[in-house]
Amino acid sequence: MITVNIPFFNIRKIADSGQCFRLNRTEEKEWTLIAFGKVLFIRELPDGAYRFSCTETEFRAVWRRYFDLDACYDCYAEKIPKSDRFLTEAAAYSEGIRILNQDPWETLVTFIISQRRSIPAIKTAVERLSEKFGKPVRKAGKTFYAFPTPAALTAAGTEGILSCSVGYRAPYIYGAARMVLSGELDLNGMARLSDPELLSVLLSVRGVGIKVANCVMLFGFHRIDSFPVDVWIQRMIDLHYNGRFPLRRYSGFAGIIQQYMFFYGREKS
DNA sequence: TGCCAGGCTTCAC
DNA sequence: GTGAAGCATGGC
Repeated sequence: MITVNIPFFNIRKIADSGQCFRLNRTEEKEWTLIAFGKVLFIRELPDGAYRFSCTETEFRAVWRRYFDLDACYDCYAEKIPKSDRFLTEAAAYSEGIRILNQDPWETLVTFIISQRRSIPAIKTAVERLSEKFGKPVRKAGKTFYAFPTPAALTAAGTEGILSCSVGYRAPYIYGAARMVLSGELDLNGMARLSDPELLSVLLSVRGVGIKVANCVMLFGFHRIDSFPVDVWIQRMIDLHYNGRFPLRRYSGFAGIIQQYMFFYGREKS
């Protein structure tokens, strides 16, 4: 157990920001996260402090990067012109959200599942996949399940994957698992590609279009210039920018702006 | 019960 | 190159 005081960090907002599907509130002030085959309990304490159920070594080695704690998030909001009232409000409302460094494989599959589904439905499917094909992890007397590996999902086959309520996306997930297992899709090597190269490789996966590819870039490869446009973002752009968003103004960190728009837009609707 | 969900592929034209 | 149809299934 370690207690940390973290500025510009709000676990409630991160959990509800739609970028990850295995960070869930389990009590009034407690969240449970399953990532990288580990289980982490996060308790919110008074005055912006948090208690994490891990050693300091694990926190430094795994979670510090996962939660992007070395980045300066107050710097981003400063770059929004005050004349843009919508975005200024969105950024203020979203203070505490960080762009997570998630596992690229898990991000790829979960965002393939995300197409044309609500966030609760995505979470259900991800849990079913994990419970059925993921490795069990014991923590605090309970059993949790790691996200299944490409090998496990290849072994599961399209039929096995289909039994986890992923619908027509089952062959997409199976295909992606096979691509990774065969080495055709080298997720480790892809980390070295430029943004346009990475986008192009992701688009070569069947079932991955421009929106999902941008989500994988942003949430799985930490390419914070990626700007996924889904129905919510398009709605915000139509509503507040007459259909044309000044994307170039936020070059270099557009993904963070996108996340503020998504979170604020959804919570205020 | 019916509608919608962090879209993508396929097929006309 | 552009636009529209079709898609499986859970949650509200």
